[in-house]
Amino acid sequence: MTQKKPTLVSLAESIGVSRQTVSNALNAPQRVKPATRERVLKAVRESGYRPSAAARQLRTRRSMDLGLRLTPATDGINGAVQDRFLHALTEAAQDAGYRLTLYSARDDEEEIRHIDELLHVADLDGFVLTGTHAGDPRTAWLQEHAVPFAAFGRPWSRTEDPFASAHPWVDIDGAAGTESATGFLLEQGHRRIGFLGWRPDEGLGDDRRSGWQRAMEAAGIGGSLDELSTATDDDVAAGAAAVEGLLARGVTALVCVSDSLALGAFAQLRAVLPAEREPAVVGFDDTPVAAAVGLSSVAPPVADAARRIIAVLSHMLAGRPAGEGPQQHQVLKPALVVRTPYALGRVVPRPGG
Amino acid sequence: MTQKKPTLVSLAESIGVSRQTVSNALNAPQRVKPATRERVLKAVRESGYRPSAAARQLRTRRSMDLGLRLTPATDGINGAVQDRFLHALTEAAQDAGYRLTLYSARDDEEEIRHIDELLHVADLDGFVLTGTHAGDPRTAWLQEHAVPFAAFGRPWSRTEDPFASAHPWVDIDGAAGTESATGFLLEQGHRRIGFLGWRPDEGLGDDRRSGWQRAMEAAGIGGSLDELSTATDDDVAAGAAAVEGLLARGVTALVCVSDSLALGAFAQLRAVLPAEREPAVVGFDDTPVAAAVGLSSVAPPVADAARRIIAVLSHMLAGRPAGEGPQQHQVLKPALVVRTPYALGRVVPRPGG
DNA sequence: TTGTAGGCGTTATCAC
DNA sequence: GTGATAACGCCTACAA
Repeated sequence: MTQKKPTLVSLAESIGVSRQTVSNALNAPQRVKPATRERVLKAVRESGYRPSAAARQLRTRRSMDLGLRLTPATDGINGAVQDRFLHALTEAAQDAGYRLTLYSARDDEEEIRHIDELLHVADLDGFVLTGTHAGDPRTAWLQEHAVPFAAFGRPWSRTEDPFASAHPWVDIDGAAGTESATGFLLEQGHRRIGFLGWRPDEGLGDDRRSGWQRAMEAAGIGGSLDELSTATDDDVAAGAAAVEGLLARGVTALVCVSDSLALGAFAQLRAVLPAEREPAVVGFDDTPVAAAVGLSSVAPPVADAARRIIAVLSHMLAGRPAGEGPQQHQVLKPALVVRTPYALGRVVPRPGG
Repeated sequence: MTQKKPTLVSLAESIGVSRQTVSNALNAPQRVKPATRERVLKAVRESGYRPSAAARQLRTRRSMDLGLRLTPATDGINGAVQDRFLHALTEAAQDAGYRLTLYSARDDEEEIRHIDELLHVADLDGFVLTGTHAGDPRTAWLQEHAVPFAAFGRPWSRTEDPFASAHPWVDIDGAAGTESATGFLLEQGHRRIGFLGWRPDEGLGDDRRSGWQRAMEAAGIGGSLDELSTATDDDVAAGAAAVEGLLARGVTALVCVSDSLALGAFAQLRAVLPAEREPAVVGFDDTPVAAAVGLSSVAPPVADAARRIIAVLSHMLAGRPAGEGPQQHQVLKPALVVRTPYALGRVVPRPGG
């Protein structure tokens, strides 16, 4: 069926040219006479010849391979974001002619060791970083070693301007997301809209909180913001537990920093509120849980982000100047997905969600 | 900081031996005098030398790289299984000295094309197949081309014995899972326990159904099984919609083929049942949704499966006889995770789930 | 025990 | 426009 793999030499012999001409026909078509080029390309097609990546890599020092760390999804709910990202990234890389190699690491230091290893042994061309945070040792290391990379997530430094960062990154505009979520609740007539955030914060949660704050201030309700906002751990139970305090402070609707918290809060509200009052809660990340349960949520365009990351990275790897390709720093606007509550104790036959 | 990458030659020169000796010290230590070996290894450590995968691959025709298709997670809920599997697989492969390369494909044919491509250009050593089904063209193709692979999922053929299959596979014992789920409900005093399954079935759902059937028959309730069982699409809404009919037939508890269906059914039961009757529903796959909502579910040991798959595959790739390594065909028992319903309209402050 | 020679498949360089 | 020559870094013989 499929022949033994042909090589440049075997192919060249079979059509009576030198192996160089075959290589040229493939890599520098203009340097070879149209007639012979056709002859070569035809033979290439017919033989199903594919250049060996290893040999090419040995010669060119480029592996056409990118690295990505698979982070242990602590929370299965939010892990879904990584899943979607990974998918889009795989496809985008594939389309751009790159392969994607995975590695897993428990912390940043271990990741650095893996990157170092992969760089040495497999000659990876570049890396995609996720979950960047203030004082990230990985970006420092990569820059120091002149390793090409792009990050999903802006550099969350409090002192430096992320848009001045030396490395490209793509991020989601969390503030814009919560701002539109808050706006949506305002439109529905809510005034005392609370914010449920993360306790140990590293920038990302602050960003989301600021969108809520902005919307509230724009609506002239900026006075008592601290009163309307709480921070907790990121899980369902914590979300439920936070509800009581917020209700006591007159909160009638809630913008949450994550779907886990939103789900917890929603369930709890459902339990304590009178049946005719549908809880008004918006989550963040638009995870499958939100979809399953009928929870409104802010949907970050992760797939788009993945594609853009590959775009910047491959542009950089092609050796093109940073100035003329895709933007080095991109902030993507999320979309608000509005749903009618479902699967929470009320009969809603076959909703369209 | 880090020097320019040393090579066998540069290293050999620096300590005054031939490059061969270095190679031997590394690959065949017994062939080199302890004294020199030590000297070489010391130099290796100090220089941070790592053999180049490309060069080695070119010579040995082994890439130490495995391929895995990333399937588009149709249902975000069940996609979580793939996520966990991928994780464990990455780690296991890493530990076994293999790298993992991802590719994405929309269907089996496209996957075959990708495999073919990767085989030619990147010389992948083997593949991990997921989602096998009856008449799977991929297994046929791989066998025909003598490509090493292991599958997550048994060959779902109706005619042939999966345990006679020529390729190794690891699978979850779905029947055992639903059987224990049914047993659990029987212990709680339920008799008319329904089964909610998939409509277009390709073996996997049948397997799960058979466990329920077995348990019911063992309990002497085998008479009206058809009446107690339904099949639908795999989504939350379908699960909810199926409830009415089952209730009409006197069902008091439900074993479901997936968490999506279980969630839908649960919510619907919650709505129509009197408040003091907690719905008795068990799902399958133990997804984050089940955890978040407090739904009992059958938990497949995916991480374990991943490790075993790498074990068989690397055993095979090491050229060891199939007889003496890990079992070629393994069926893994899932565990039942029992939860108290949560997040569904009742106040359960801080449950331990 | 150690060293020498050759080649894996490709591309860069430089003659012709 | 085309083809010879020389690497890239490694490993597997075989010779010393």
